[in-house]
Amino acid sequence: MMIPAQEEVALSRVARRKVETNRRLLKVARQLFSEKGIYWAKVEDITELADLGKGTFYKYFESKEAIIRVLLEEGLSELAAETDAAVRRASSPAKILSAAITTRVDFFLRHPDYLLLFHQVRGMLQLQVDAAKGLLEVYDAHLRWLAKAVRPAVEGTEASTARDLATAIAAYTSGLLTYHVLFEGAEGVRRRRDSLVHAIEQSVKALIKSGSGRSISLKRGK
Amino acid sequence: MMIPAQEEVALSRVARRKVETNRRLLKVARQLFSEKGIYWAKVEDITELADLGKGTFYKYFESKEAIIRVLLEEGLSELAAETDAAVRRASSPAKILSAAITTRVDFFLRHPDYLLLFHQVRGMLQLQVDAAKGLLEVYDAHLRWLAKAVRPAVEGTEASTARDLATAIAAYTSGLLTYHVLFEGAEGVRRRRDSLVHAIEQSVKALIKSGSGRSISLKRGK
Amino acid sequence: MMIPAQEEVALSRVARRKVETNRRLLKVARQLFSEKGIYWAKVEDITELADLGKGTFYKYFESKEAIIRVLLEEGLSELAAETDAAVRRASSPAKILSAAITTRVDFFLRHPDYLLLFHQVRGMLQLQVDAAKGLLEVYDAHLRWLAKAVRPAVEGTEASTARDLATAIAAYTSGLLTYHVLFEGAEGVRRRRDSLVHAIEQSVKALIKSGSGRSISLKRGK
Amino acid sequence: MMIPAQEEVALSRVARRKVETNRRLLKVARQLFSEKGIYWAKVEDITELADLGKGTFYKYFESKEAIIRVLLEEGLSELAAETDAAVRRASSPAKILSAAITTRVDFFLRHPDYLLLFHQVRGMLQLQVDAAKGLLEVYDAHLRWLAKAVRPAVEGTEASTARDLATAIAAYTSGLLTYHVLFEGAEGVRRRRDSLVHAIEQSVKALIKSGSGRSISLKRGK
DNA sequence: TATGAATGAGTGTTCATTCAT
DNA sequence: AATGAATGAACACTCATTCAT
Repeated sequence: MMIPAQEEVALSRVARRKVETNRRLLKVARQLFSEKGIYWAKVEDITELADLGKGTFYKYFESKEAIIRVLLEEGLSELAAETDAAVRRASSPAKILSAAITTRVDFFLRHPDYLLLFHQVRGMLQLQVDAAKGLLEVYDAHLRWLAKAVRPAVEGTEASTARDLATAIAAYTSGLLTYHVLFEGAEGVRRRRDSLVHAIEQSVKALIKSGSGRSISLKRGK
Repeated sequence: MMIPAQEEVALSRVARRKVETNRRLLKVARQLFSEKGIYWAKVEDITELADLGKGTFYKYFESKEAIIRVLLEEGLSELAAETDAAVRRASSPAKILSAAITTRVDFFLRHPDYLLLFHQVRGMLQLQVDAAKGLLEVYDAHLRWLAKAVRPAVEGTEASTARDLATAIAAYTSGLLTYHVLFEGAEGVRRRRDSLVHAIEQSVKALIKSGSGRSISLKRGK
Repeated sequence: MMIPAQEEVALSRVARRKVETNRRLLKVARQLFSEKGIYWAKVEDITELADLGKGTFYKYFESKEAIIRVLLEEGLSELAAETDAAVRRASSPAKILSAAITTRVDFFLRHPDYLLLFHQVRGMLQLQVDAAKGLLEVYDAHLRWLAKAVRPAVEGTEASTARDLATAIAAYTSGLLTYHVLFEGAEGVRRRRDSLVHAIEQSVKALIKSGSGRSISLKRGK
Repeated sequence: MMIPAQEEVALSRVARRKVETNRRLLKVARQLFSEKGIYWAKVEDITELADLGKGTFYKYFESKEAIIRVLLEEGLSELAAETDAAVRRASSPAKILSAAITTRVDFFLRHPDYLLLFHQVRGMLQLQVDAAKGLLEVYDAHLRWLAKAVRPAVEGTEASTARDLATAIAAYTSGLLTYHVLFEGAEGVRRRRDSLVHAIEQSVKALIKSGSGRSISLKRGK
């Protein structure tokens, strides 16, 4: 992992400004995408809020679609990094699940904009639309990674089991949070954070137990 | 539930044609929204595929947004109707859950276009966009209804518990199916239907049990 | 050849309006392309001058490039038709050349806008630019046709000779008129019409004679 | 004609670099204008290919239009210089024509980029566009010079005759070469160089003869 | 009622030019 | 002098919607 402070110290003032501009565009785009959606947010809205000329956007991103892709990659990679750290700290297979779920919930409660962005991207991915090309692979890579990370929790089973488990974790978390944020607002959901984490954990664990006679078996923690 | 044949018999030929045109537009719109998404599908695509003049669309629906709303209402109400029938058939509180979940899964496997449409609408609902106005209430009403329908499964608890249960059923189903359809295709998911139904059931039931010490308690079936 | 009056009588009012709009767009585009050039003339300039909405343009032509192509085809085909008529009237091979040249000069003096449009298109055709695709073939077809039309004037020689002759006729006419219009204005050139026709005729005929020992030989008229 | 070596020796290193940069920009611009045309070639394409910063372009040329003007002037003056040298070498009035035509053809076969650039400029000159201002005078000066240079070939006639002759030489050469390059490629035309030179010579000389009874009369060489 | 020609505000994107470094 | 980040006016093209027929 990079140490930004040091890295940037090595850059010239101009280079630092470029990095800063890049960041500002991404930040503003994330905000606007979550306020108006990837479709209704215009490139000009982004540059205006970022206090930049419209042309500047295209110096940093090839197209509107490109910035969505970068945000998706950044978001998923940040989520993966946090999950990775938490999973490493887990002392038993069972705790791995808790760690992954908790991290995921907390990530989305901290970044409801990503919750919505990912939701919209998942919607787009199912369309026969150019914009979807390539993004599917990005998302799939994330799930493959998550499957690998939670593999110890279902040790001894086939790889496909871990993938199903990863899918369930992702689906339940995104699904439940989206519904609750929708009807209760982000703040309301934040207050119920513990109960939601608990609920998802139970649901996912039930999945493993139930699968024992089938394809998923839980490796009991100590 | 209505009996179309009888109803239409009572209508004049002109009126029957109108109903038929209305239906064709809705059907075609559903198809195109799920192929290209509500944004990328143009009104003209719809009328063209429906073999109608472009102006005709606006004789039946005030706007593109309006047809989305009608589709949402129709879809949710069909889903509710099927769920209602299944739940009525359930002989015990526990079976109510199974019935609701199974119906939901089967509904979306039969109508993957609704799965995607609802997904897109949920995304839109979070936006500060005119198009979202009003739709939230439609969706909320459906969940309120579902909460009421599954209430017997958590009898004795507060209303909010049933609502949480309904939310979980809806969220888990939509979430899991969306992810699986995304990466495995609708056909692949259809083949795994049983295992997905089972998984969601387990997940939802675990939720109730876990909640017993908290807020959700399962009314055991006989 | 069609008889517009009759043909249009058969069309509905709406259809007649469409034909009329199509014509107006072509006419206005021709004018503007010759005033500002194919690059500096904007689509909006065209629709504005045609007193139409901007979108209307795209109902009639796929793109700006498309209308250029249509104008090129129309212009070349009109030129070919006039040349054809004149050549048919020619009573001897030698007169064929005169007829072709005279028609060409008169065509461009009557339509200086085509003189410029064709000039611009020839310039574009040499570029490695998408817009050039396809247009080359249109132009080439015209020259092939012209070669065939003047073939009798160089009877007995190879086909390539006729093609060279056609090229010379086209090149000398366009070249000379363009230079003269440039420095003397269209009106000035119109006044010298006879001398220019005569000059080009002499030049082209000299070409044939000179080629006699080589590849071009003139078929003497009576 | 300047003697670069000597001239540059007198310059400081910095000044020499400036001259070199200036030349590189002109060379690259010529190449790109002939590949993509003066409109489609971007300033950034030029500086990039010249391996310079974009801003540098504007240190050397006021605008994109300005570099076109410089290229036109340079090209025409180089062409004039070569023609001048050849014409001086001509031992008779008749040979002056041959010299002028041969030089012109060879110049364009050596520099097909100038053939295209001049063609595009001639097109632009007819437009009511700011970019055309001033360029017309540059082109006109060249033709006035050419008229003077070929004057001996039509000695005794009015000045306007020489101008018409100059126009014909320029028009026939550019016209014919453009058409042939267009359909046969620069390489193909180069192979037919002799026959094209011969053809243009005959055409131009026929012009003089024919004009004798009118306005152009050929001063016979020995 | 049904139509589809017409519309024009709005979109993503481009590019010549500027200017702080 | 050289740079290249920033700019914003312009442009080609789109599409939901209207309305005369």
